[in-house]
Amino acid sequence: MALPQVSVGRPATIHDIAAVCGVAPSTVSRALSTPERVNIRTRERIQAAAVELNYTPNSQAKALSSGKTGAVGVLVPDITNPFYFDLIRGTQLQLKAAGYTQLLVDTEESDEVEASAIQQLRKSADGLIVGASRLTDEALLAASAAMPLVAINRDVPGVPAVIIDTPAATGQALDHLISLGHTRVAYISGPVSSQSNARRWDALSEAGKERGIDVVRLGPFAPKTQSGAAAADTAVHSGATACIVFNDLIAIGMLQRLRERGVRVPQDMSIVGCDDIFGADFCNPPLTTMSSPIEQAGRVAVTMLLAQLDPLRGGGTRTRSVMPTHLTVRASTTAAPAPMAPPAPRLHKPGPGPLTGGARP
Amino acid sequence: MALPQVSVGRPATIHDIAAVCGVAPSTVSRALSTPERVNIRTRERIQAAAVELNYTPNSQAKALSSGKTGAVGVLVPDITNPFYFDLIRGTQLQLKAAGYTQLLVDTEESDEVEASAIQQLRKSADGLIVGASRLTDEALLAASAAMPLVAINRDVPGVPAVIIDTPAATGQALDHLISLGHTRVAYISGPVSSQSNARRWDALSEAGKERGIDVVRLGPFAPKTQSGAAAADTAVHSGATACIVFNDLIAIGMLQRLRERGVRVPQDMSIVGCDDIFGADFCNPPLTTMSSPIEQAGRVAVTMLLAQLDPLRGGGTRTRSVMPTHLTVRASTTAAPAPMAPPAPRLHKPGPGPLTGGARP
DNA sequence: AATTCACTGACAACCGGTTGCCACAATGTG
DNA sequence: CACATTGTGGCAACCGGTTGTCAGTGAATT
Repeated sequence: MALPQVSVGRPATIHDIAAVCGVAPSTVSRALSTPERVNIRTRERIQAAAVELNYTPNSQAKALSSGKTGAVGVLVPDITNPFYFDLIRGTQLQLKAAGYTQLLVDTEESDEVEASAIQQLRKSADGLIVGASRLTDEALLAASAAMPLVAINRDVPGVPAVIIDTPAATGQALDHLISLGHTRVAYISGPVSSQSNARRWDALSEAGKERGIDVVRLGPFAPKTQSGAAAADTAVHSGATACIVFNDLIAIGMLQRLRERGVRVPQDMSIVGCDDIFGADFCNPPLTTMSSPIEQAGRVAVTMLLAQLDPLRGGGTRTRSVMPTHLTVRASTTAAPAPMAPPAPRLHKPGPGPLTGGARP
Repeated sequence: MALPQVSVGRPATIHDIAAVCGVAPSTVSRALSTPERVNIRTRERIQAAAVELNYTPNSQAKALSSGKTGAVGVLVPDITNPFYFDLIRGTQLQLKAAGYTQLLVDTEESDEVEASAIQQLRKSADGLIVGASRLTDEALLAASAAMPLVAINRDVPGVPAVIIDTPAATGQALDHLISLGHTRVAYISGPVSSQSNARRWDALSEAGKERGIDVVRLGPFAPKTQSGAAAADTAVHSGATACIVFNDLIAIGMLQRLRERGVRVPQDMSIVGCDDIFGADFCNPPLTTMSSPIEQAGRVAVTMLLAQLDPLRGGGTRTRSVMPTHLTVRASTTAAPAPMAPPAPRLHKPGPGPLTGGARP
C-alpha cells in the first residue's frame, strides 16, 4: 500500500503529458476538463499518463486563462478574537467541501486595510466573505457591485448578508434579568465602529422602554478580555446589579476583575455575555450568554456566496439570511440583591453555589 | 479626504496603462518593478497613470511568469483547536508584515489530506509551514526537498523546524507535583499520530525514572474537551492523585467532568495541562500548565521560511529553532491527599475554594 | 458515388504579466 | 569625423493552462 507521498522534481504540466502521449497540449487539457470532447481511447491514455506523472494542474495558470481562481477571501477584523475562530472554522469547512481554497485576511479593525485587501482580492479570489465590515455603507455596496460578496453581521440594502440576530436575544436577556428582580441594568458597549454594537444597543434600549426599565449604556470598550477590568469597575460604580455585555470576551474579563474586587458573581452582580464563544461554558462562573450559531453563519455565508458564483445551481439566490439566537442561562446570573441594600461586597467568602433564591419582584 | 474605496469596472492592466501613456506594456512592467531601468520622465508618467487607473497587479499572472506566488501555505491538523489559533495568529501577523498572503488549510488530522494539500500547494505557494505534521519522516523529508518548508513541533533530520520544547517543561511539572507530595502521577496521552505526544511521554517517563516515581500512561485520547470526560474517569479509576495532561483542551474537559463527579480539583486530584491556550487562565480552577510561546513559534517559523525563500537577506539560515517553555502554576495543583486514604470522592459539596492547605510531604 | 455530418485532434490566440535581446539615439572618446 | 559606449524603449517568447476555429476522417444519408 502506497503511503501518502509528495512527488519530487519539476511538477508535470500538460505539455509533458502531451509529449508522452504524442498529442497536442490542448487535447490533454480537454481530456481532463471536457472528457466527452475526446475519443475514449486517447482520453484514457492521457488520463493514465496524468496519474503516472503525478500531474496537478497549476492553479495560477488555470486562474489566468479561465478567470476563476477557486479561492474565496475571508476578511475578519481580528483573528485574535475567538468569535472569528468559529466563523473561520465554518467558512473553512464549507469552502473545502466545495473544493475552494480560503484566503484568510485580518483587516486589523481598519477600514483602509479592509478596502485595500478587497482591492487586492478582486483578482485573486472569486468571491469574498466579509465579517463585521468596518467600511461605510456606500463603500461596502460598491465592493459588492465589483465582485460577489457576502457580508456577515452587516446590514446594508443591496448587499447579500448573513445577520446573526443578537438584537432579538437582547429582549430575552432583559426579560431573564427582570424576572430575577433586576431593575438597574447596564449595557457594556463594544467598539463604536461595530454595527452589531449599535444594533444590540438599539434593541436593548427599546426593549427596556417597553418594559419600563431604564438601561444605562457604559463604555465603549475594546472587544478584548483586558477591557473587562475597566468595564467591571465602571459597572460597579454605576450601581447596576446586572450587565448585558457586548461580547463574551469582555464579559469574561469582567468576571475576573469582579472576583479580584470581591464582588461576587452572580450574587452581587449578574452578567450576561454575547456570542457563546469557546470558554463561555467553562469560565468561573459559567457565563449566561446569548448563543449565536457562529460557525453555521460562516457556512451559510459560503453557501450564499457559491450560489452567487454559480447561479445555475444556486436555485433561488437568497440575499439575506437571519440566524436566530437564544439565551443560554448558566451560572453568571441570579436574583438581584435586596432592593435597598447597597451593591457593595458583603461576606466575601464563596457562597454555597449559584442559582439560589427565586425572583423577588 | 478620500474614504477607502473599491474601484468599479474591469480592473486595469499594464496594457491599459501602456495605451494611456503611449508606451509598450513591457515598459510599464519595468517602470513599476525595475524603476531604474526606465527614464525618469516616462517612469513618472506611467506611475501617475497607474495610480490614476487604480492599477493593482494581477497576482496570478505575476505568479505564472515569475514563479513567485507571494503566498505561504499554513497547514494545521485541526483549526478547531485553540492551540492552532495562536499559531495561525503568529504566522498571519508575520506573513502579513512581510507582504505575503496566508493560505490556511485544515488537514483534518489525516496524512493523506496533508500530502494532497502539499502537492496542491507546491504550485500555488512559495513555501509551507506545517504544524504538527502527520506524515512519516520520509514523506516530510521528501516534501521538504520539493519546496521550502518549515515544520512546527516535528523533529526530522534535514527538515527545518521550530520545536516547542514541552518535554523540558515536563520535568518541571513533575518536580512541582513531587514537591507537593504526589507519588502516583498519570500521563493523559494525546493522539498516537502526534509526535509531540510521543516526545512528551518519553521525557516524562524518563524524568519519572530519574526521580524514582512511577508515571502511568493512560489513553490515548482525542485532543478535544469532550475527551476530558473519559480521561477524567480513567484517571480517577487509576488511583493517581495527579495528572499531567497532553494538552489544555483535554485538561479543561477533565476539570468539568471531575466537578460533575464530585472529585475536587485540586484537593482530590491535581491537574497539569500543556500549552496555556486561551481559556487556561479563566477556567475553574485556573489551570496549572506548561506555557508555550505558540504565537511566537508561528512568527519564528515564518522568519525561517522567508530566510529560505530569500537566501540573500536571510543571513545565517537557521534550520532548527527550539522554543523554551516553562511551568505556569495556577490553582489546579496542590498538595497530595493523605497518602493512605483512598482517592474516592468525599463530601461532594463545593469546597471553600482553591489553594487551601499547604504541602503535606 | 456524391454529399452531409458528427467526431476528433491540432493550431493559435489569449489571460496579464516578466524578461532576454536588440535597435536606436544621444553622448563620450580618440 | 569615425567609432565605442551608455541609456531607453520595443519586440517577442514564455509561464501553463483554456477555448474558438478549422481540417481531416469515417460513417450515414440521399
